[in-house]
Parts: sequence; structure tokens; C-alpha cells
Amino acid sequence: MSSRLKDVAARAGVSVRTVSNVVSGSATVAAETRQRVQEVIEELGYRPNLAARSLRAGRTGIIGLAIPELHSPYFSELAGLLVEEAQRRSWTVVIDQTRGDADAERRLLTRGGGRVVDGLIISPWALDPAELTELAATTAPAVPLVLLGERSPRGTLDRVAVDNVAAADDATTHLLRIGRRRIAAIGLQPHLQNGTAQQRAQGYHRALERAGHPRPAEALQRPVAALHRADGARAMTELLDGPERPDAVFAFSDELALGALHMAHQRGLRVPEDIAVVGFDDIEDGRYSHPPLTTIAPDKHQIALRSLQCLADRIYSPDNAVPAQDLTVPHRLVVRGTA
Amino acid sequence: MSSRLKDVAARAGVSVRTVSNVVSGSATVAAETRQRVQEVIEELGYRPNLAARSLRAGRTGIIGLAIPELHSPYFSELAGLLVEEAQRRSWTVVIDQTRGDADAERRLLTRGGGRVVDGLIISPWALDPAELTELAATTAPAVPLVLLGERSPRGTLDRVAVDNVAAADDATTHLLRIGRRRIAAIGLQPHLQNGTAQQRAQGYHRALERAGHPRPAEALQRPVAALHRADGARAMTELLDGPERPDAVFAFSDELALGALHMAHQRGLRVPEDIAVVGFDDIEDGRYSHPPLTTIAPDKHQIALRSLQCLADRIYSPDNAVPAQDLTVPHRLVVRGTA
DNA sequence: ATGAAAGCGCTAACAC
DNA sequence: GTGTTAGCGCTTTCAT
Repeated sequence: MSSRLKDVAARAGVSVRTVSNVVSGSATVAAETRQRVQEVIEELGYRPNLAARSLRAGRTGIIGLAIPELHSPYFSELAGLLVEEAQRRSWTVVIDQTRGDADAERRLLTRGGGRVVDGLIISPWALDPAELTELAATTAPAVPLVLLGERSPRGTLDRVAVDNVAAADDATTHLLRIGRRRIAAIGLQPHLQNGTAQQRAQGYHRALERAGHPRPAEALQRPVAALHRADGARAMTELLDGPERPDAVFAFSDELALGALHMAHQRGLRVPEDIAVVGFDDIEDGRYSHPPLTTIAPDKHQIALRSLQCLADRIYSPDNAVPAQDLTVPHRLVVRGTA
Repeated sequence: MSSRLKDVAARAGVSVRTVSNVVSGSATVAAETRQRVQEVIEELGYRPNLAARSLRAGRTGIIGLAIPELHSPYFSELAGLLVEEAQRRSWTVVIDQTRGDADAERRLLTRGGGRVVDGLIISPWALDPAELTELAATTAPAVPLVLLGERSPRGTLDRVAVDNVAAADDATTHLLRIGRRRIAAIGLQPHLQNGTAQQRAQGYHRALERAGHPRPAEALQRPVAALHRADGARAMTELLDGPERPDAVFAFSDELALGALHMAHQRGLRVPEDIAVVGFDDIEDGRYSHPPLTTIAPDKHQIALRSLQCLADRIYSPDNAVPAQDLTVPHRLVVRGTA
């Protein structure tokens, strides 16, 4: 059987109050008493019951991280950073996978499972930003919330993201600068209410336009079902079999880019000579592909840091005193071998 | 302010008992009463307080997953499967990263942080299996525990893993079968008390021996500091610059293999003609490398499924009535392009 | 079928 | 500096 505060108190011949003080270090305890209590704690193997503490404190010390899928390198790298940084703040992280399922996202926002987490960092995928904001607003009591990537209408919710338009512009501009003319885009997701893909598409068009290019043919803009390597490979096949063979591809994620790269090799094309490729995310795999992937690198560390900071502000502030923030983290173009 | 059971009861004109019954669905409630209570729950946006429920039940519904690092594809793929499967059992998963730090592993085993999780699935990395078992045995109250990979002495703890010796044997035998003679191994970790690497080395030697090969030169067995791509690349450099250039490499993880593959390309070698490569883990990236990676595929889905089943048995069984299990999950050799 | 009340383990307000 | 105790929100035994 596990021991409680009361057991320790009895055995040490003090009150629970004193033991509690020793454990939390909150009040001053006589050195001798503290010593004795410590020994009994060791002896009995006492561990505080966190459920009781949470009930008392009205907080659990647990925050949620909701992402589409953990096996995707971008998200697992980000999750790793978040877990590490959260630990530093004495928070525990529970991870939920939404799998691009709108209902899963809805459930999380409305605390379907009950009041476990003190706050939630969510990377919405399937949910329309408007509905998302609406849900967050009508859920009582409100969950402290930080959005990753998606922007809520009129900035009502905290949000952390890179400037997707500028980043996509940078990628496309780089391809133009190295002399490419028929630049394809892979990664539109017309079936989802996903602002991120739209913003990247916008940056792509903006760069082309500024360079005086005509709007690219529809055939050069490939939609995808998901953002995995397989989707990138499929899109690349369509491009290579299409009416106008591109001399460069801007993929909206590194996974898509790596899939495209794979397909280029399969078809016997040389990269970057025959076709250049730029990705987005700077995942570890891209550094070791053949050739290494040129990509847009969002500052993931900043994303982790600032979203936690944001969440902390909201959790510890007296109800909603803090205005919603829209934080843009830096990104940079990393030129490697594919473009 | 958030509403409690009491508030719902007052507003619906019933007792808390009745509301509790409606929420949990445990006892029979008159249809009319249930209806009314439901409405009030909706109206007030009532959500059960999980801390209170946990305190009462003596369980949190949260299990821990402790892995060396989340950003490593093998672990993130496995974590994704575990989270998904846990959800099906109404468990929430908190993830801890041990970063190959022995102290971090110790802390988790002795419930350093207090009594949060109902059970723990841990993939030990730095801790000696003997110490691990010792710690688990002396910690009171015991945490229900499932080991991933490492075996505890005399099978005192539940454990789920592939047959590492047989799998490494399969990989090496495949290289022999396709005519390779100077087969190197990358992935020994002499600085760690890590049984997994030792077992894979053992399988490698067993296959060579059975084929009548002399014991490979030390120079062909490359130790690594970690299991990342960079370590694989470094080991490959050493091999290519070494006294005896290998015609094949068996890497103890896919990440190592991909790093080695990268380096082979850098040096202008053809794969598999000049040098063949076999990995271990079957991570997604290996399917899209150039050429696609031949590897040993552990059945990750089984690992997730069975470790959770194991944990459930231990959590729900009256104290330690269940004998410790040592479960071996299937693996298979997946021949793709590199060997 | 429903109500009243005890108690899960902890913290902190209130005593001394 | 330390003891006593109420109460966090829930489930469940006992009573009706």
C-alpha cells in the first residue's frame, strides 16, 4: 500500500501540516524537524498524490499538444522540442493526434474528455478557422489555447507561426534566381479549410508575379490529399506526365519534396540539373537525402518556446487580462543540393 | 466560473447522486429525470473534473511513455501508434524524453515526479538492465511497468521486443546470400549498457560464423555515439578510409543506414553495386531514399498493441497476480534497393 | 429511483 | 514553528 502525508506525519511524530511544508518547501521548518521528516519520507517511499494536489490547486500541471500526426517528422521534431521545453517549466505534455479529423479537433476544443489539461497547443488541420474560433469562444470555461499555424479571424486567439507568404515567396524567388522558369507547386489542399497551404500558394504566386511571370498553368499547381512522401511522389508523376514539364518544384513540405525527389530519381532525372526541388520544414531527413534538400527552415525552437510562453501567460493571468497575440517566428532559406 | 456536479443538481432539482449517475451511466435513472439533467448539463457546459475523479478512483487514466527521443523516426512512429491505441482504451499518454540520460530513466522508474501515471512503458537506453530491475523492485508502491527492447535479468519485468539476434542474423545472411564477403557492422554502443546493440552484434556474428566466415576484423565493426544519421555518416567515413574497405554494411538502425548511404553517395560510390546497405527499423524515410533502403521491419503495430495489453493486465490485475511476460513480436526482412 | 453524507490526499486559512 | 481542520469535486455506501 502506498503511504500518504498522514502516514509520514504519524511516523515522524509531527502534523501533516509540517510534512506538507517540508515537501513543498513553502514555509520555514526547523532544521531538525525537517531532517526527521525527510528520513521518514525516504523510509516510507512517500510520493505526493498528484490527483489530490491538482484537485486542491485547481490545476493539473498538464498541457495538451494536439497535432495531426506524430509520425510526421515535422511534428515529431516540434513535439520533442515542446516536451523538452515544457519539462523545464514543470509541465507534463499529453499528446493527441487529430489525424486531420475535424471531429477530433472539435472534441479537443470543447474539452470533450473533461477538464484534464491546463491549456492546449493545437495545430488545426481540418477545422475552418472561423468554426474553431467560434468553438473556443463558446466553450465554458474557456481552455487557454494557442494555435500553431492557423490564424483565427480578427486575431481573437493566440497564434504562433512563420510568415508563410513571405517564406513561400523566398523559396520561389530562389528558384527564379537560379534561372528556373517553369516552376511547379505541390501541396495545395483544396479539400481542407487550411489556411497554411493557401498562404504558401499566395507567396508562390506573389514571387512569380513580381518577377513578371504569367500566372502558372493549372497543371503546374498540384493538389495533394495529404502531406506525406507518397503524395509528393504522386504529384511529381503527374507533373512529369503532364502537358508542361516543369524545371523546378516548390513543395509545401519536406515530406512532399522528398517524395517528389524520389520520383525524379525513379524517372532517371538529374536533380537539380533537370529539375530543381525546394521543400519546407527543414526536417532532419532532408539533410541526408541525395542530394541534400534545399528548404525553408522555420525556427522550430522559437515556435516551441513562444507557444509555451504564450500559454503560460494565458494560464497564469487573471481571466483573459492578456490580449491575444499573433507571433511570427523567423524562417530562413537553407540552400543545399536540390536547388 | 466552471460548474460542478452540485450546480447541475441544484438547477435540475435533483441530488448530486442522480447527476453523477447520468454522467457515468452507471445506475438506472428515470428517462424523464435523465432528460432534464442532460439539458442542464448542456446549458451549464458542465465537464467532469478529472482530478477529483482520479483522486476518488485512485487512478488517473494516464499512462507514461518514456523514450530516448521523440524526434527519432522510429520512436515517433511507435509513439504515434501507441497514442492511437491508448486512445482506444480511453487512456491518455504523456511522453517523456530520457535523451539517453541514466538519471532521467531512474527518476521515471522511481516516480520522481509523484504519482501521476497509472503505468509506464519505457524504452531504456542508458540504464543497465540489472539496475533497472532493482529500481523497479524497490520502488514502493510499484509502478506497473513494461519494458521495450531491454530484457530484465531473469525475466522479472514485462517486456516486448523483436528477436534482435535472429533479426540481425537475417540481415547479415541476406548480405551473404547476395555474395558479399567483407560485411561491416555499424551501431555498437560500448559506452552504454545497451543489450539491444549487443544482441544485434551477436546475430551478425552468428550469421558470419554459420557461413564459415572468420570473425570480422575490428576495423569492420564501428561503434557509434548515438543512432542518428550523422553517426552513420561518420562510421561510413571511417570504414571507407579504413584498412579494409567493406562491400556491405549492416547498420543497427535505419537512421544510421541512411547516414551511411548519404556518405557513400558523397564519396561517389554506387549503391548497391560498390557497397550494399541493410538497416533496421523500417522507418518511413527508408522507403523513399535513393535507392530505397533494404531493412529489417519490426512489427511496430504489434509492439504498440501488446505492450498496452501487457500494461493493462498489470494495472487491472489484483497486485502482481500476473506473471511477468516476455513477448517477442515478429519481424521481417524487407528487400528494397540497397542490398 | 433518489437523497444524504463520508472520504479519496492534499493545501492553506486559522489558531496557538 | 507547528497543530487542527475545512474543503477542492467526485463516487459510492447506506438509507429511504
